Amino acid sequence: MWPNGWSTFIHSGTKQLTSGMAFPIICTVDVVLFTLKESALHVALLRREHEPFRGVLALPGGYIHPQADQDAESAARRVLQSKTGISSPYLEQLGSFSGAARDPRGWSLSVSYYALVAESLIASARSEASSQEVQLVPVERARGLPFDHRSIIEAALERVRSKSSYSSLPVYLCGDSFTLPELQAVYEAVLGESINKVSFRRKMDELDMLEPIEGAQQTGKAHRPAQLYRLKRQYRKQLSLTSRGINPD
Amino acid sequence: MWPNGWSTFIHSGTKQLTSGMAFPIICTVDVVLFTLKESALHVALLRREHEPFRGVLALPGGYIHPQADQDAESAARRVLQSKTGISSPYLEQLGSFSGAARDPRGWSLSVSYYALVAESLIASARSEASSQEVQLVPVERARGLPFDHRSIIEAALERVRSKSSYSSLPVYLCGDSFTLPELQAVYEAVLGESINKVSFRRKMDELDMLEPIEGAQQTGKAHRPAQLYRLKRQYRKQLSLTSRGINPD
DNA sequence: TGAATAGTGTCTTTCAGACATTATTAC
DNA sequence: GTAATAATGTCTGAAAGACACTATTCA
Repeated sequence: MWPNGWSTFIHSGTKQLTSGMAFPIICTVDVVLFTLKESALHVALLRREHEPFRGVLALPGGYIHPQADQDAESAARRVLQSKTGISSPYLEQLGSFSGAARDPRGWSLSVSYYALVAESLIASARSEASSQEVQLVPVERARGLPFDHRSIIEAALERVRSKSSYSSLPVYLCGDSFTLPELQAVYEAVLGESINKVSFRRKMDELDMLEPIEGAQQTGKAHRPAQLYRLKRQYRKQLSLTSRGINPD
Repeated sequence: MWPNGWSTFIHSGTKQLTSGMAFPIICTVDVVLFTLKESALHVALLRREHEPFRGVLALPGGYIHPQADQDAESAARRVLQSKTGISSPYLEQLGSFSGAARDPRGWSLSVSYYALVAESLIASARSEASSQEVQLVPVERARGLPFDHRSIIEAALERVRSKSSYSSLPVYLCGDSFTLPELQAVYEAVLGESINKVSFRRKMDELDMLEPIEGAQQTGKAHRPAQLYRLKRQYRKQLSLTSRGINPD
């Protein structure tokens, strides 16, 4: 099954550790950071500081550091923090992308994550971070990226859309407080479809994760003011799921 | 942020490849292979041939071989085939499990997959495979496993259950032909809930992925014989999704 | 014929979408 | 008052679950 001479290598557990050095696997993490800007989903990209593809826009990513990182998720948080200055309240593993072809340096494995943050969080992080500025690019325009970063973005997009249809995921794209019409617009932007207002409110009510902020209303508009809401405390770091989904209008 | 002397290591892209050899990441694949035996979900386990945990039951797994494997999924297929003799028609990435603590040999990363096969496929594979015999253990009794294999199984179980509620996933646990009552029993075993017969048949009809086998009926029982079905050709290697899920009775 | 399960028809309940109505603000 | 949108009440249609009834086999 294998070319001659490989069988020992392949079937020996202990030899792998030594032989492995001759054929190292490049282990990295990449983060697809989504935010909503002008009612459209954007991804955060950075110009690469090193070869390969130096100077090209790419997903924030970096090597896993076994000495420093407890696990891959810690590595993703560290990379995101150090390269963009952002600590995302929501970060979830998307999956791993691997193979001999995806990186010119050799066989590589990227454990990829996706994050959702409010645009305000990015703006404030930018000024603090010592590194270069984060580029926010509309998802559909994030093309021509190095490696398989476009595939990773597409997988993340699919996951976010699918998860948004039956969970509270999109609230992470909002700030601390928001009105129901605003939140509905966020869901619509993510799902790319309009949602029935009554159904949407029924779902939000059923999810039971929002609480009105007493006495706080969005004012200044030439119409009835909207009640401001926030996530209930117990959901600040956690998703809430609906049993039957949030459907298009 | 990092212990002294690490910063160069951490921020240098090119140095990683060389320094990496001193702190190699152990890259493996593991497969959670599910089958249905006596109306209960079972996982396939094997006694480990090498240290650590030699002789202990564990998930089929092994090192990624950059020279031989095109990507991690190929590695998973190779490992599954070589260790159990099984080529699963359905194999999907579950996620990656990583960290300094999960393997006594050091910082490790397991890209994990799950597979669903009919029990008959395992039986026939057993006789062909030159390796040791696969142990089928009821999922709830697969405990005391090495590494974080129990967590991997639980994640796989959750995925299979969730996916079964809105897709044709469980048909991979059936043989080539089956009756609708049999298929319903499979869904019920996976989901752990009874399903309304009429609704179930409506769903299967809506999925439009089964075709009756002309003139073939399950006979020999003291009651009306049941029509035998098989997957339509176009679905043999592919899942079918329902819009609204398969719900408990 | 009776027991057992397959397969189907149909009523009821539940839930999502449509639509209308009231509420509240700025101007 | 008027325009604009928030918020809510209610009707309708679609889909799921409950239940009953018919069909077909073996003993």
